[in-house]
Amino acid sequence: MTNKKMLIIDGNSLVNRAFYALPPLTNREGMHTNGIYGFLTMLFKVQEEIMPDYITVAFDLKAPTFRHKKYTDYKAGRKKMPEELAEQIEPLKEILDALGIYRMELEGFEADDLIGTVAKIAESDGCHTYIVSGDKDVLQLASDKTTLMITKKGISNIEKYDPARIVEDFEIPVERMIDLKGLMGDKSDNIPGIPGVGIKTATKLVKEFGSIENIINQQEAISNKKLQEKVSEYQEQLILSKKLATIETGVPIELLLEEMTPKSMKHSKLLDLFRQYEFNTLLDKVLTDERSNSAGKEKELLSQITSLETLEKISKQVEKGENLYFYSLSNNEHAPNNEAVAIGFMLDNKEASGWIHYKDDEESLEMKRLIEKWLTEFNITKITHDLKKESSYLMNKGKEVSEPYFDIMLADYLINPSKSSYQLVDMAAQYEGLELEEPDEWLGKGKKKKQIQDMEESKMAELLSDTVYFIHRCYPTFKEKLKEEKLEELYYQVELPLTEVLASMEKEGIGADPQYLEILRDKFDENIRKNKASIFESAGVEFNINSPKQLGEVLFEKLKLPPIKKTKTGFSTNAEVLEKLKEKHQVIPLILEYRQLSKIKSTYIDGLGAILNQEKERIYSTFHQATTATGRISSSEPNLQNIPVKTETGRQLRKVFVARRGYQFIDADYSQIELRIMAHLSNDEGMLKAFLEESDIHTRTAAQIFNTLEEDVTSIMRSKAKAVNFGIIYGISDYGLATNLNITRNEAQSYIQEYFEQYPGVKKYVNEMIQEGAKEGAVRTLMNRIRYIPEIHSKNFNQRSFGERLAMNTPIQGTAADIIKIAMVKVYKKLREGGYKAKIILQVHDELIIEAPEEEVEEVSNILKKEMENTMTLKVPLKVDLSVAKNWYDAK
DNA sequence: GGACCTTGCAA
DNA sequence: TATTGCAAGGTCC
Repeated sequence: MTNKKMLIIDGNSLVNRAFYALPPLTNREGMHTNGIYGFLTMLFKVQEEIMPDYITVAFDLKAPTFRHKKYTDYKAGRKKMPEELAEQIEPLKEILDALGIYRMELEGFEADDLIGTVAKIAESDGCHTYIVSGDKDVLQLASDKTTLMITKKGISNIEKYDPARIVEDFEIPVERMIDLKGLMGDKSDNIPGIPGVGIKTATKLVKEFGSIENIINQQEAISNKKLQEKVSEYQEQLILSKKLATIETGVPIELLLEEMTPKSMKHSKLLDLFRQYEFNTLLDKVLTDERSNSAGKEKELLSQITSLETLEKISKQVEKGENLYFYSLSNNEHAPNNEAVAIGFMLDNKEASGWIHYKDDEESLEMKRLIEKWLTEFNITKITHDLKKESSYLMNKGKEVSEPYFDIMLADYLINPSKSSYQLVDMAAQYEGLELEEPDEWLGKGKKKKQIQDMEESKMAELLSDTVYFIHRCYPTFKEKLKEEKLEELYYQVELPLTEVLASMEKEGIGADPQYLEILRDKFDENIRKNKASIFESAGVEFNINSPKQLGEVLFEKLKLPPIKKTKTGFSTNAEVLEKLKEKHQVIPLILEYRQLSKIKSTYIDGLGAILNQEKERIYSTFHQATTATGRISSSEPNLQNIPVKTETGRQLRKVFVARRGYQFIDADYSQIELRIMAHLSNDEGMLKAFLEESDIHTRTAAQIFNTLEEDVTSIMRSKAKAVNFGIIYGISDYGLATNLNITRNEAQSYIQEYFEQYPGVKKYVNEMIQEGAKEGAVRTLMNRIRYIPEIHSKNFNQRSFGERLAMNTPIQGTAADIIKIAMVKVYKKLREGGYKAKIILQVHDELIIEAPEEEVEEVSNILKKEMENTMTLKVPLKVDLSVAKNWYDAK
């Protein structure tokens, strides 16, 4: 005998229950998800309560069952499952498979029969069985060893039934439940029973006579004459009804209980599915549960090293080692204050391994110095996740990680740049179905945010051990994949060395003038105040102008302006719409002005003000190297890559960014880098010629598509041509161009047609890239950076068109990213080797800003221009425009 | 307090 | 129904 527990779930019944109990939830694609969601909620709840050793979910199949053969009208007249529910069944099965839960379905039998059979087998094996269903029909299966769990109204209440409870509720023993149902019949299954006999009469009969067979045999003894007649009349039907109501417990299937042991879940699959259906809370739950489960198991823990003596012994091994896997916890502060708090490490043989908590004593300091020596002087390969973090705290002491090194985060990014996250948690989940805890996760967010210094040592040990072991396991795979995908040059020559450059940029920050920011703040406050008053007066009502909802009501209901466009939630009030209403009401220009002012005030003046370091009068941004699908870097907290420049009002902001005393900004930007790349990649004769002759490309294009001389091109023609050029880079459509230029689709269409006639090579390039993208499922940049485009095979026109635009845009945008990254690495090295004080402080996709002491400006300018222009040899020259100024505004 | 929406800034 | 990002304020749950 065993004490094992079996959990059997009636799939159809439960999903049905969930479907009707919950409001019609859908995901973004409009697929209904309430049945699945409710089902899973119940499943997890029950699983948690029962903690079963075996688990299975049984489903009905559409095919007719043995009951239909006995009685052709079985389940006749039953309503078809609504499409909103039907579409959820297959996805639910897929999720159960990913969860590692055994599924049963068998042609010719209903879920109930499978459940009965499994329950019997489990019972004879000594298991205690729990059956979950939304349907009381299964109550007949209750026994000493089988408990029924039936959902009661809604999905959160579950009632448990054992034989005693059944007697209590129904006044009859569990064995007679089938007789009760046989007598009453069942409308939904179309089981006839005896017409007019309901629960009361049926119960009375069963209590008095027992089984249906006995009732028939002793019908003369029934006191109520009418009832007696009915029993006599319907006796054949009664026997049939009982048979139909009886759950088969001997379905001919071979079942091994062992197969129903919960399997480990397929993480990446499950993540994908839960994200697709937008089950965010369930996702978190599954992940946390998994983590606490695995926490109970025995794990490989690194041992803590607390003495310098021990570390020195290990150090001798490390020095001779080949690969050092390591990961450190740092205090999570901005780059210039970044400091390591603990580190875990391991060599290939795992012998030399351990973790250290750096404390405030002298011995800890010594140990830290020794570890830093490993990272900055030893010739072993240093392998970690997020190398920039390591560079960052070492750089604060004037040190840098010595080659060779390896960053699994960047490797993962190059192998598939489209992922939404390269955090350890997600990598571990994807590659090993494993759950790690990430320091960031432990720290929490917002008010509850903890300090890494406050982490318990046991937590540090666990976290560092898991991470180091994981890094150790996946290094060989990543190394190999980079080679297979021909990404080695890009990885080792560009991305890896770039980490140091970005760390340095983060450490330097950029000078910002708090006083000037204050002046701007006052100016904008005053202007916004006046502007607001005018809006309220003009509109005749006070409201929250920031609320698109309220603004929509005022404009389109109160003032009865014509709504041009709708959004998902109401009227659209974006600039494009307001622009079209400008003449219709005096309030519109005021609102456009308000939008501009409040955008600058909230995002830039307040935003930058909040993040500006008052003591240092500098702003420290973070640069992300593994974020964009095209290879660009991004910037956050604050984003320094979207500081206004197009309007004079916004451009004022750039006066906030100032060089140190005695220093200047050298601002270098690539001229038309993307179009030059396009010329190179497409080999279009006319376009190559345009750049080789150094002509103004937009004017040249205007002359081409408007069929006129360059000197006759008006500024309107030029700006139209400019829009077409941009459109080409983004993957043009007549609709898109029409929207952008506010012209008709036909006009846009003719511009595009003319463009392609004038630049036939470009047309050819576009087609070739789409072909290649479709054939390979991916496209590459000049440096071989790859991006997969599954969208290109979509059956959905919009999705597929999107894929086609990516196929042609990514090589261009991505190659530009490659080029400036190479330039950054080269310039950084030149500046360091030349012993210059000048530092790269900012990159804005095609622009590099260096802060240089005045005496270095000339030399550094030359270096910068030369390195940037000679990064790569294309069929057209790369041209860089330079400008030197005391602040970013004047650097134009 | 988090997720999502709308809006708008940059290349 | 134009590419890549980040971030604000509002709204809903």
